[in-house]
Amino acid sequence: MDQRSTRDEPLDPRSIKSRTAMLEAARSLLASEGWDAITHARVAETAGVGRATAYRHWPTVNELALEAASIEIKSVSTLVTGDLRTDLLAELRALRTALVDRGLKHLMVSVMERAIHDPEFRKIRHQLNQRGGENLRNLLRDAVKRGDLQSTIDLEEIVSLLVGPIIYEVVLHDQTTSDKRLVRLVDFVLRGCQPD
Amino acid sequence: MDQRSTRDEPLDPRSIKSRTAMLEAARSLLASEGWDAITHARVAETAGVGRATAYRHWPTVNELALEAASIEIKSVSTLVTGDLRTDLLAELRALRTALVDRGLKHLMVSVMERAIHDPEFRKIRHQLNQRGGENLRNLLRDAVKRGDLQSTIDLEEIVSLLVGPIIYEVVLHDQTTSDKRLVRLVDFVLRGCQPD
DNA sequence: CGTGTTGTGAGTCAAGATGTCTCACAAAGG
DNA sequence: CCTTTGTGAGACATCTTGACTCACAACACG
Repeated sequence: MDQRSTRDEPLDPRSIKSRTAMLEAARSLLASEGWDAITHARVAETAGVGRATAYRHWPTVNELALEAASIEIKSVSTLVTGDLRTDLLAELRALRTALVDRGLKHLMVSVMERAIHDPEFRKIRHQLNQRGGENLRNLLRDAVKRGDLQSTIDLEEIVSLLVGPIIYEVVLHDQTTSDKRLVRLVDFVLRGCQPD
Repeated sequence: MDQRSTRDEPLDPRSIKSRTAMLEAARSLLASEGWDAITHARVAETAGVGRATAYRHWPTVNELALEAASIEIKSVSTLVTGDLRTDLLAELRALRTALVDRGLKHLMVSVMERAIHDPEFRKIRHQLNQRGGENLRNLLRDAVKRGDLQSTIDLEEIVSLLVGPIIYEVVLHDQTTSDKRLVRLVDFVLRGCQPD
C-alpha cells in the first residue's frame, strides 16, 4: 500500500536488517504469546539484536506493536469461474484458511482488542476488513452486473451474512467451519437472495 | 452460576467490601483502558484500598483479571409472544443493546483476546457464548416443536447466521446495526429456513 | 461490654524491568 | 582511504513488582 520511503528513509542495509529482524520477531511473539510479549527487551532478544537498537527504531512499545500488527495481507486471488456459487465458496474457503491455518485469527483478535482504545489500531482493523472482504465484494458486484444477483440488496449486508457466521464460529467457538458448513452457508445466503 | 462459598469464605465484611471495590475498579479500568490497566497497583489505587490488599486477594494479576472478566451476564428475558419473527427480533435487539449500550462489546473482545492463549479465559468466553445465545436457542427449539421451523436445519447454525453478522458489524465495523438491519436479517434467515 | 482474632493501610525492601546515555567498533558509502 | 552512521555492550537512574513487617481498627464471640 505505502512504500516506506515517504517519511523515514532507512536506506542503510544494517538498519533494514535489524528492523526486519525485529518486526519478524515481534510478529512471532505476538502470535505465540500475545501483546504482553511485545516489549523492547523481548523483541530485541528474540531478533538477536541489542536492546538499545529496538528503542532507536521505536521509542515507545506502542509504535513497535503498531508496526508489528501492520501486516500486508495479500488477498489470495482465487480464480474466478463466473459461477457465483462456486466463486463465493472458493472465497470463503480462502478466508477460512487464512483465519485458521495461518495466524490471521490471532492477529485479527489482537488488533480488535487494541482497536477498542487506540485509534491507530482502528485503522489497521479497517484495513484488515477492507482487504479481507475485497474479493468477496468484487464477486458480488460482478454478479449484480451480470444479473445473477438482485441489485436491491445491499452488498455490504451480504458480505456480513457470509463473513459474520464464519468469524463467529472461528473466533468465538474455535471451530474450523467445515467445508459442508461453508456450502450450506453459501446456499443459504444465495437462496435468501433469490427473487420469489 | 457458582456461589462463591465452596472454596474460600470471605465472610468478614471488611474482606467483602475491599474485594468488591477492587473488582468494580478492575472492571471499570478494563472497560476504559484495557488489560494494561489491570495491575495490582492501579486497581488498588482506583478502589481506594492498599496495594498489599490487592496482592492478598489475588496473588497474580491473571487471577485478578480472570475474576474481573467473570461477569455474571443476566440474560434479559424478553417476553415471548409465540410469534417466531417477533421474538427473534426482540432477542437480537436485546443482544445489540447489550453489546453496544452496555460495555459487553469491550468485555467480549477483551476476553476473546485472552482466550487465545489462556485456557481459563476460554471458559469465560464459552460462558459468554452460552449465556448470550441461550434465549435464542430456546426460541428456535420451541419454534421447531411448534412446527414453525424446519427441524432439518441445525439450530446452532441458525444462531450463527443470526448472531454472526451482528457480532461482525458491531465488533469489526463499530456499527450499531440499525433496527431496519435487524429486521432484514431476521426476515432473511427465516426466509432461508422456509420449505420450498 | 471486653477480648482475642483478622483484614487492612502504610511503609520498607530487594529484585527486576524500563528508558537513557556513552563508547568502541564495524559496516556503509563517498 | 576516510568520514559517516547504525550497532552491541554496558553503565546508570528510575520505576515497577512482589514479598514482607507492623500498628491499627473493624470484626466475632463470649
